[in-house]
Amino acid sequence: MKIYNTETHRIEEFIPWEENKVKMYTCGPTVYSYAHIGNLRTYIMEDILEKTLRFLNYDVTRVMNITDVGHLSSDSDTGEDKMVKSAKKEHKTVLDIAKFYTDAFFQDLSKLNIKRPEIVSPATENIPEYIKIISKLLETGYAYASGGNIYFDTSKLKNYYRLSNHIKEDLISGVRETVEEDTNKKNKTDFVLWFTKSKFDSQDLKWDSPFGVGYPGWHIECSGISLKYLGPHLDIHCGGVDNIFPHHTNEIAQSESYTGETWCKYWVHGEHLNDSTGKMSKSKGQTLTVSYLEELGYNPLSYRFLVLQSHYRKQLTFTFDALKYAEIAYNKLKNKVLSLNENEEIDQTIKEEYLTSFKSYISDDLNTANCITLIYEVLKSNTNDTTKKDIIKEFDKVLSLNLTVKEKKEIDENYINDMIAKRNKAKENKDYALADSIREELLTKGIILKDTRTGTIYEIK
RNA sequence: GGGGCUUUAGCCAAGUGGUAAGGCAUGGGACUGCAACUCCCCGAGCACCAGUUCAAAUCUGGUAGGCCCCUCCA
Repeated sequence: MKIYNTETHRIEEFIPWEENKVKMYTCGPTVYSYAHIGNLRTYIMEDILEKTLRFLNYDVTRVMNITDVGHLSSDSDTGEDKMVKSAKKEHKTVLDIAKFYTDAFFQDLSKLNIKRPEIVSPATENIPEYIKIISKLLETGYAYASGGNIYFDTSKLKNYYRLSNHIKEDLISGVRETVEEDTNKKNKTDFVLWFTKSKFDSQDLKWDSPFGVGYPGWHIECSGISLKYLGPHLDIHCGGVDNIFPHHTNEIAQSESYTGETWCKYWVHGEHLNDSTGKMSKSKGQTLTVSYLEELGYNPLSYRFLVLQSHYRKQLTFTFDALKYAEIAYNKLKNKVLSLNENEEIDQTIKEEYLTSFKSYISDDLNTANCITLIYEVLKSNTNDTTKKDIIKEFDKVLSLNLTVKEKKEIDENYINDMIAKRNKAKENKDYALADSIREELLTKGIILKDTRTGTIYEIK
């Protein structure tokens, strides 16, 4: 398995800390509103990565957090908590908001065939862990108290910027004028581990701690949850590219200062989905959610197909044309696969050959585009239908496009067959107006008729 | 100002020195009462410039464009 590591800027052979075991941490959503399909692109990549590792027989433990506190709309203590802001806007409690959007998030994952990590932990349920880490960082001098908050002192680290290649001086010269400086910080890049002061009365999630009643900073959540569930050595940490700096940089700072050793070996970041104006944003125009795509009549898996045709480290511009084309291609592909016979003997030799190719493609930094091409090659190959279908079924364990899964029919078959018989009679009588009206009627119910050489068949939309 | 990613046909793309995979769309054809489905056929010389080389989309240097990060964001 080869994977691009953000820290070393190159594709590397994947070697976990412990043979055959993978500890994987993926940053979860901040549940203050619906996830848009751009957010979900990263979760699709992570899903593929996890499933690939399992396909290659690794024993994977994957953890994801749910950020339900502490994610501020700005990095200084003047920033308002996103959760609080959203709760206020919707006249609900913070926990209601968190629950609502967490559920919505998992529904979206499910619609996109994204496996839920076995451990999902909300930030608010791990407060003792943060307190433990922060206490030690204070003892060892990596953290300091100032203005009521606890900060991480980034000047204590020789290699603070190693993930992003940023240079301290350049960051300073690049400060934008609109950024409000937090005057309690010793260094510009220092960040809050624990807040005790909130300028917002509505900050109703607070916990007692040795540092005062307050709430954790955003970055500490991920370190805390990862260390708690996966221990001091992590193999893979994933997230979107926008998290490289400062979030992941800060996680490394906290975690390694706390444990005193190297923490995570591989950093894997997903590129953004853009719209025609650039980066997708939750605050800009119509939010493209999975439900919205469904309202427009699209199958969420068509979006997954679109994403898999591209590479996770490449920016992808979303357009409805692209989605439409992807849906057409996806439907055609799926229909081809579903029409394969299932009662022949599987040719194990051929199957092994294609599985080997598949593994080499997916192990090549998750080259899903080549994996999809391989499906077309299987379909065109010389072997029998059953073997083809079986091979594709194996591929789909990773790709999760439901290519071999027939949707349940909820429409009365007898009714459809009656209608088809009526229409065939009309056709015999050359009453094409009637024949067409029957076809139209069925179409309005989502039933598509196709006249093949062997007779009329139907398909349910 | 600094850092990172990126630029292959209308779109998604493969390709890591040896002469441009695949898919979708478009167009043409077969089939059809018509349509859909299905099947067949058709397209680029790789942003630009200059090098290295017998040979470059692939290596080197430069130019230009796009996007992201440095402020919360997948």
